[in-house]
Amino acid sequence: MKTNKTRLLLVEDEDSLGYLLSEYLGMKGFMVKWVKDGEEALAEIGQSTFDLAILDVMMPKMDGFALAERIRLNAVDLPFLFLTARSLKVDVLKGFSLGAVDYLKKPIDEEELVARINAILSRLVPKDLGASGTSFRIGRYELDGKNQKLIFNNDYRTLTTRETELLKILASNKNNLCTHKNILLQLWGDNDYFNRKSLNVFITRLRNYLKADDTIKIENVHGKGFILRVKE
Amino acid sequence: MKTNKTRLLLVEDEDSLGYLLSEYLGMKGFMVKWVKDGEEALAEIGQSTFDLAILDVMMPKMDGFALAERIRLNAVDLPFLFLTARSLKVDVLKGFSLGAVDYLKKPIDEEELVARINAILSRLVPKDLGASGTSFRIGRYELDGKNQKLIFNNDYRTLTTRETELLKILASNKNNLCTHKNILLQLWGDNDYFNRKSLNVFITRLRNYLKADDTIKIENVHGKGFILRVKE
DNA sequence: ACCCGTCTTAATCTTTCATTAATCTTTTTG
DNA sequence: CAAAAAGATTAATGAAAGATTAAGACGGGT
Repeated sequence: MKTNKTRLLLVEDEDSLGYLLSEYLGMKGFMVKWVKDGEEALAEIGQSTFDLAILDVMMPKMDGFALAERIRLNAVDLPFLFLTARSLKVDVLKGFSLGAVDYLKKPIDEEELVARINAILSRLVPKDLGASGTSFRIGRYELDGKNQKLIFNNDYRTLTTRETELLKILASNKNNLCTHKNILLQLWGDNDYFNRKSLNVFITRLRNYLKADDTIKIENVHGKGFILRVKE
Repeated sequence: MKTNKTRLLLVEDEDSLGYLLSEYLGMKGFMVKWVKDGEEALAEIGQSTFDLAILDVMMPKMDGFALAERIRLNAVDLPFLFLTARSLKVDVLKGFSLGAVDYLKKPIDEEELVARINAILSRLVPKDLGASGTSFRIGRYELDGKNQKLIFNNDYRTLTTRETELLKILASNKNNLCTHKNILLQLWGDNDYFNRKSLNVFITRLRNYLKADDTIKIENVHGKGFILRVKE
């Protein structure tokens, strides 16, 4: 269920800081999802939409910078800011060059963090309720979720609502299986024989729309679901 | 005539820092106007338009905070950021509560400043407002919102209030979806079956008025709303 | 009271889109 | 390898949304 609260994604491996911030931000009226590494973060981004991501730079497995790059690929217009103990100038510049909207040095003052988050959000284009606009890069295509446009080579095609929603699900789980069940529950809220048939029709249509770039395809996993595969 | 350079207003009483920054920013391709106090700053704002103001907090006569308040009164949507040696938490919060887009603590690193300026500018809501704030360019047409005139080729047509308001909404969200709901709430304050029908009638009328330029059109997104599309 | 310009309502026609159906192809499994 | 299940593809259908045109209502100004 959607609320009109601002949704924040906090990616912080340290337990103490992560807990402190998620509690504090929650108390300040934000909806906070706290995850502890980049993989989880990407999974979350695939599943739901956020207004802003807060990324720790120093993390095991995938650092904040690498994560930011992946975010740019998956959810083109999700703004993000960095938290870091590393205040080396070169890092600050790298952060901004990746498209960060802010770069905060630890120790973090929670009140200042809230002030900065609000400053950032107030500068964002006000989003229509319900139509939270996320864009996705899909090979040489770009999906403009807000305007329901599939852009290719300076040209575009307007998608229907269902087509858009389906492609958004696939694109946000790029190279990962989306089960029938999951898709059907998200799009139809139900999972029966007929919806399943309907899904097939939409898959065919999307394949058709996407055929100009042969580095991407929608694969079927028999009896399981679909994968939007993109060769990098 | 306007240039396409970003125009910065730097308000800094210290000679050495002011000189350093204005030189550096100028070198980086910005158009910089450096003034040394709030009075001068307000005079400049009255005379020309800026994209961003950079305010020192500690200044004689009028401090940065007071200046920011005056700026909000004069040029409502001029974004500003603070430079300051005072990094007291209460000051930082005050800065943001005044509407600052950023708050930088001295010593300033010039490269970081540039990175932050660019981050801010890239996140600004692109406003298609003309000089007056009520004038819009729509392909080869021009909408004079104040006088409710739609100008084309030295000729014009007077629009009704509703027509003007609707076209203003569409024009200020050029190439972006305006949902039914949004439009209806803005124009009718309500969203029911009949208003929706009424909206269709106005859309038809606007399409008719705008048909002389085929690089623009009002697109429908089924079940969602309308987009004023302008080919570049 | 009566225009006149403006907005709303109504009536009618057109288009769009999700669904269903029908048919063909591929994959799995015994 | 053959039958059954799952998937792919194309086309048909009907309901809802949108477009268009015309007629009615409303309100300010003279």
